Amino acid sequence: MATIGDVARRAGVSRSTVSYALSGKRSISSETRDRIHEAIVELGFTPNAGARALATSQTMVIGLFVHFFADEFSPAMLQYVLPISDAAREAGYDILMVTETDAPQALRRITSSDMVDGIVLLNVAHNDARIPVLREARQPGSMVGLPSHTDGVDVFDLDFEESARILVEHLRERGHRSIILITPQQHVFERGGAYAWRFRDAALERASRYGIQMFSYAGETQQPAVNRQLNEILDDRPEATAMIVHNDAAIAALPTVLHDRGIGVPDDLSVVGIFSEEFGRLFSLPYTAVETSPDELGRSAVQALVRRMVDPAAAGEYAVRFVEPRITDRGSTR
Amino acid sequence: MATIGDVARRAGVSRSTVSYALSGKRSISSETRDRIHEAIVELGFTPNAGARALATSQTMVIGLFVHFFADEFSPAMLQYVLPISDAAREAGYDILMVTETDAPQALRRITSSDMVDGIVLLNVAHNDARIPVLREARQPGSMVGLPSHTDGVDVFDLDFEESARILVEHLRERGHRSIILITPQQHVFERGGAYAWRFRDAALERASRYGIQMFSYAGETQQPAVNRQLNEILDDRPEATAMIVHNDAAIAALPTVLHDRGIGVPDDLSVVGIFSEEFGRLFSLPYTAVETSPDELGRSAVQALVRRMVDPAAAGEYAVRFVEPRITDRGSTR
DNA sequence: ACAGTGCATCGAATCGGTTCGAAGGAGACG
DNA sequence: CGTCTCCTTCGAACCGATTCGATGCACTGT
Repeated sequence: MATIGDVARRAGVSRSTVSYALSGKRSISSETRDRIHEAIVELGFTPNAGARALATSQTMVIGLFVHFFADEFSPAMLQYVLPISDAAREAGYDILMVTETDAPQALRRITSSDMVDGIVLLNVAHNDARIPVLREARQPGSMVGLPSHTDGVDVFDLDFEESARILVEHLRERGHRSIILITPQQHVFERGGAYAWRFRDAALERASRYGIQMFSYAGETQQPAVNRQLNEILDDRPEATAMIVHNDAAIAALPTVLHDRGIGVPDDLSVVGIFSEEFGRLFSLPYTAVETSPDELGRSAVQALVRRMVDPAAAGEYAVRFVEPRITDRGSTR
Repeated sequence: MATIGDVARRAGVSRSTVSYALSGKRSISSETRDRIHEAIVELGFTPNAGARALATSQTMVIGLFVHFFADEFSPAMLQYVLPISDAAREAGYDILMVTETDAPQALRRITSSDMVDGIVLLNVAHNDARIPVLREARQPGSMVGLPSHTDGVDVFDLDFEESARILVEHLRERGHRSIILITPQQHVFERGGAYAWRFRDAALERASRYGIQMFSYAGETQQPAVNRQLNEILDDRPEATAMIVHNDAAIAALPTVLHDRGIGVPDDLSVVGIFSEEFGRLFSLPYTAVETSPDELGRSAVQALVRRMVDPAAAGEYAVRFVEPRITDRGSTR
């Protein structure tokens, strides 16, 4: 493979001249620049990434850490990964995607060997074991999901409290006094997925403030348990006139279950949820819902990260930014 | 950050000694080895990836090229990505994931800058524009999906012809003489997704051999068009007693559509499909189907690639390997 | 004619590893 | 006792880029 030395020889200049012609960091006469570019084309020269990384201490790669839980409803994760990859590329970065189970160790390996210039953490838990490792790393980090301590990192997440309030309010306005709430599966609470309790607690608080009865259930996540559970819940609470679903697996299964029982929406039951537009389209969900905006969250995380990588010193205070929930009315309530 | 020089100084040896102690390529007395390891721990030393790549011409990174089509039913892709990532890690490699729209250019960028030791291409089309680029690259490549020319690369794919035959045969044995076939969306044919016509043509051939009527439709891919089309097809072909679905979006929507029309499976209609076990579970699909084995395909692709990367010269002939389709009977036919 | 300025280019050092050849010392052997 | 091996270890070269300081040269102003 052609090196910068080959190009230099071919163009009859020194290696440093080629480097400057490429980077534009010093002025080069137009004749030599042309000669150099010719040589580059003829030889098909591309700078070696490793050598460049060594010389500049920059890899132009972002490490993306994705946690896949076997028990989880997976299609949701991809919605974050794609926008992140796109945003990174727009800023000139490639994505090193890490899915290892032992994420803290993998994170240490990646950061301390200087394979990446920055880190994006997805699906961050309240007491996420990756965060202490990230804090000790040389590279800046950005994350989606709210951890307990947010100093030294940028955090992006949906405002789940406000989301819950919006949905409860939406049902209250329509006179509902008895509501079923389906939360994420128990496991999400246990491993510290803060969005789970942030949403649930805010919903319960709001309901009790208005004297609304709310029946909260941690949803199942794998079929056929999901369908069975939904049926049990509906048997349990015939008095409920509305349902709030904060659970991907449950809401994806809901149309079939309701249909089987002959329950019409919104005539017999009002249903609202919280999921992304894309997810809704994928599963043809006809429910009014708060938009989770994975696209915006992913892109924002990358943009914040890029800012810090470009300017490691300044770049302002670390911040937690909550994306404002927007409700999309699909007419599933009355 | 600590370098190998810092470790050497601390341990009172030369840099090369540290390197040999780490790699084990020359024998080192146990006392010095211990001293070196102590120094490494105390300083928290990790070799710099860029420097190592430069010296060894190995990055220990695999480039994974994933094509995401906006019009595609996305959850399927993730099923390939995860096993690939896992298999790579088991072999000591990390994954650089590229999702760029202009894949050939991105591929050239990645390979010619030596960012990776090898390439995995997903969702390969018949006349895939990435393949000529890959063939010129220094790095070996491995792919999932069957291209028109397979020399110089390793190819893994499901045996779609045999899959079609198995399913047609399954229905023929049960006496079906009039079958609806739903293929991938038109767009897949147009961009050269060979699996689409390989399956369809084999199914049609088999049907005509037995004098079975087969009505073939290219499926829609986005809701609500999917449901509408399924209804139209069922209206069109009341005489059909069975259905073969080779389309993720259609089969995911099918339970609801059939239910709405009061069509019972298998009493009123026999249904078979082709999808992975995981996909079926995700959408609670109660249909007998050929397993697409994304897990096996992804892992095999990585393993073949690793073999070539480890031993660039030998490693035997390039090969096309078709995974044998297995049918999972879920009782949706009679 | 001469110092001063700016442009274009070069050479050498550097980044942090790996690897080859050589060298020093201990032990085996004739 | 001299020579040969083996075991350890060292020093230097190298991988392929970037970047700093220096140099040569043309041009300006005095």
